[in-house]
Order: sequence, then C-alpha cells, then structure tokens
Amino acid sequence: MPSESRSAIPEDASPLVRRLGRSMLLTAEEVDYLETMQVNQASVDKGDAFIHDGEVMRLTFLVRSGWVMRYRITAGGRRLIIGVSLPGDFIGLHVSFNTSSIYSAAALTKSSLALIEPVRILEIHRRFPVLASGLDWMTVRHANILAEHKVSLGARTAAQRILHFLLELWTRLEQVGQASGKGFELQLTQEQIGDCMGLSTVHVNRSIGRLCKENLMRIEKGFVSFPQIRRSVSFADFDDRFLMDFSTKPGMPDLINKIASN
Amino acid sequence: MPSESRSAIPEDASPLVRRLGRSMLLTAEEVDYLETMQVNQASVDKGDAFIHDGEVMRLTFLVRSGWVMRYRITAGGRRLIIGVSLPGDFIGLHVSFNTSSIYSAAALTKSSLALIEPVRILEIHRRFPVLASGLDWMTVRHANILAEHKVSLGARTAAQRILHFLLELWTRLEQVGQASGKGFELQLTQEQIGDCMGLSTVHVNRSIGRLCKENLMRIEKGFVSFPQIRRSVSFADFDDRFLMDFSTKPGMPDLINKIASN
DNA sequence: CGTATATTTGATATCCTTCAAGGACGGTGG
DNA sequence: CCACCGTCCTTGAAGGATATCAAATATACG
Repeated sequence: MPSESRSAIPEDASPLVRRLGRSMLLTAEEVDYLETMQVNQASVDKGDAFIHDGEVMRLTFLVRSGWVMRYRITAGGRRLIIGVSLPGDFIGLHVSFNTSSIYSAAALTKSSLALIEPVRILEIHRRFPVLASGLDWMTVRHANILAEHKVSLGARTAAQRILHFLLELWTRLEQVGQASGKGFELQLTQEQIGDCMGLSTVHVNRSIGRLCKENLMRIEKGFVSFPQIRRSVSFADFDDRFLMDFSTKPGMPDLINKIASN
Repeated sequence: MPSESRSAIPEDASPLVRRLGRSMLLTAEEVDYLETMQVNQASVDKGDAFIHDGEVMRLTFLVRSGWVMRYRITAGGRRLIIGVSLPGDFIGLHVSFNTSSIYSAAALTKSSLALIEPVRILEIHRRFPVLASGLDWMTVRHANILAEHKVSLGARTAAQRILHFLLELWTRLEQVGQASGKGFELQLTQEQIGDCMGLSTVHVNRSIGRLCKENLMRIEKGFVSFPQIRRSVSFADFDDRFLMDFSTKPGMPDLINKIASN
C-alpha cells in the first residue's frame, strides 16, 4: 500500500486541507497556500446571519468550524434552507464577480469562518492546477447535493427525506473527521430540518418518531445514530455516490460501508 | 455605448459561444477554440437516453440543439427530472474523472450534442483563463438553478412551481436566442413537468388549467406565453437573479423586463 | 428557578395523489 | 381519405400524506 507516499497532512490541518488531502496528493507548497489563504478569520455567533439576500458578495467564505445554513425567504414568508455548510465547505466559491447574493447565510452553531479574497481562488487556478481541480470538484459536489435534495423533495416520503438527509450529514461530517462510526451530534432543530426538507415541524417530529420506533435511527440528547445501518440506507434509498470525493484513483470503497465499520 | 467594441460574434455561432459572448469579451482565438472543441458531434433521437445512471462518464456533453433531461429513477420506481439542459448547456462539465454517473440523460426532442474530451476543459483552464471563468460560472449557475428548484419544491404551491419553471425556461431560452418576448415552444409533456416539479400529472394539468383561467399564462399548440408578465412574475415569486449571466460589468438590466419588452 | 426555546401530541383542513376513464390530437397504413 | 392506434390531455371521485392550528410537555439557558 503506497498510501504513505502522499505528502503528510499535519495533525492540525484545516478541514479544507483534510478534505482535499483525502483524495489527492498535496505538495507542501499547496498545503501551505491553502492554510495561508485562511488566515483572515471571523467568528459568528449561533443564529447570526453573515450573508444577506440581495447584498453584494465581496468575499468567499470557508467554514472552518461549526455548522452554517444557506437559506431563502420566499415572498410568502416561508424559509427554505438551501443547504447546510459544514467545516471544509466553501460558500460563494466562484463569486469572483460583484454579483448580489441570491441567498442568506447564518450560523447554526458558533462558527469560525475564513474570509477569502476572490482573487485567491483565481490565483489557485493559475498556480495550482491540481488544487483548482479539487475546488472545481467541490462546486460539482455542491451541485450534486442540491440535485439529491431535489430528488428527495420531489420523490421521497417525509420519513425517507429526513433519514436520507441525516445519512448525508453523517457521511459529510465523517469526511472531515467530525463524526465516527457511532453517529454524530446533530446541530439542527426539527424546525430547521423541516425547512431544509420542505416539511412542517410537526410532520418532521412525527416522522422522526416513526423512524425511531422502527429502529431506523436513534437520537439521544442530540446524538444521532443508526442501529441498523443497512436497513436505514435501504429505507432512505441512500446512495452515497453523490458525496464521493474527487479521486483520480478508481476503487474508492463505499463511504457508508467504510464509516459504519469504524 | 461601447458595446460594439466587443469582438464580433459570428451569426452562425454555437449557442455556447453566443451564451459566453453575451457577457464577456471573447478573442477570435477563444471563439475558435470553443467552436473547434465542438466538432465531434452526435445526434440523439427524441426519447433516447445517452447517459445511464451508474455507467462511467468518459465525455463531457454540450447541447447544441434540442432539449435534454437529466433524471433519476428512485428505488420506489419514481422518475425525477433533475433538470432540463438547453442549447449551450454542458452536461458533466467537470467530470474529468472516471466517476460513474449519478443520473441518466435522455433527449426530450431530437437533439445534437457535442462530445467533448474532458481534457479540453482542463486545457481551457490552462490556456484561456477568461473562458475558464465563464465555464466555472456555468457550473455555479447550474447549482443556482438546482437551488431554485429546491426552493420551489420545498416552499411553493403547485401552480407557483409550474409557472416559476416555465418562466425559467423562457428566460434561459431567450439567453441563447431560442425564445422571443412573445413566448416559447414548450418541449415538455405535462407528465415531464410533473416529474420535474415533484407533482403528479393530474395535478399539473389542473394547476395549468387554473393558471390559464387566471390569465397568468397561456398555452396554444405547445406555445407558451405570459399575457400579463408582471402578474405572472409576482404570482410565481420569480426572481431572475439566479439565471444571471457571468458579468464583469455591473448594471446588467433585469432579464425578464428586457425580454418582455421585445 | 424562571423564561425562552424546542419537542410532542391531538384534531381538523387542505393539497395533492391515485385510480379510472373519456376525449383530443397526430401519425400511419390500408 | 378514412380508420386505427398511440400518446397526451382532461375530468371525476376517493383516499392519503402533509399542513395548520392549538396546547401541553420537556429541555436548555441565564
């Protein structure tokens, strides 16, 4: 196994470096650039919005720690959560353009964000083609998640949607070292889950109740786990390919199988 | 108005060049590269699938003419249309990797596709940074459309969703010169609209009926129009910012207003 | 310990789906 | 030219999934 030949990723590497390092060989120079890029940081308190629908985007954000939601308020006054951004995720990656934001973003937990000049992203494309591919892949993956959510909202039942979403979060958290095979700490209220999956709070509650009774999931003090992962994956129609890392080498193992066996 | 200073886009330019030329200044060399990239073409008959869920993607596709749908069949046997690809749209733009496709694609009308070696995309990034930004933007725009669909499925009524979707198609078609201020030729059955918006065929039919009765849209022999565009936009909560072109210059006019005044 | 926030539960209303079948339209072949 | 056939559109009736309204309980927080 030549997996040791990849350049060492430091223990204290940022989630971004950890994420990219999972699937590509990074040079010391690349790692250094990525870390230096994140020096300018901001802390955001739980509940605080830091991107406002309609305002011009001047920066790219990178979540370093905490959970963030991107959302929209419709004319009818309903909130819909477009997606949840976890450590290692960019927000507004390719906004090297003075466009006004078409969504808002707020911290779901106290979070730390790196504030990145859009110019840096362009520089990566010029100087580090390998990294650039990695960033492009992150944008594609972002779209994949949205597509999967569309499938969920359009063609899955409430219980399936919720379970699918939780399995997605589990997988994504594991990819940045924030979840184990046991499960993960859920940083969302049932109302937020509903806003994300297009369901009312009440219905989310009842559906979760049913899922727990069926032993398709468990939740204790905010810690979510899946006692019978195979059944859960099957019930939710969860196919983890949409969360695949960028990878030049074939034969990466199935994510869920790998995680569950930890 | 220095709009004449941009290098001339030939009359017979491909939809891709037309699209990119709308918002950025292209050199003759860039235009040439983009056109040459599309020499390898394939024709697909209405109804035929050319990407199959699970199969390895070896090419990037570019729609030159016709309408294409990307879709998924869930475990429950339901089809969900992830999106409709129109002339000038890429399918699998950043799949320079031997990943298996997570969706299928089929022609909604007889279509012409350019088959592009993924290596060409990398080459664009190396040789034509301006074009590369344009392509990255197309990926972002693609994600924007998915996000908007998620908002529709999650927070809009059936009638709003349908009208919103039709306004989207109109705007996108106009961007590649395939629709006028009058309206456009709809190449979707009501069943396909339903599969795209997460609605049953029957409900699509009734909702369209209501929309027509309310004069929020009109449909005659497949030609869709909006007699009172303001009311339609307002009813559907349609904000065209999610379809904005890549643009370095500020102050592009609102799309819908511009189109409707043709 | 008290207040705000989040979860849970019940009852009712609505949107949407499903099932079923009739009608319109366009294409094709005799 | 017309009969036939497939596909799409349309309409009716009934059932199910989910929303809404309302209130009680639990949990977190200062």
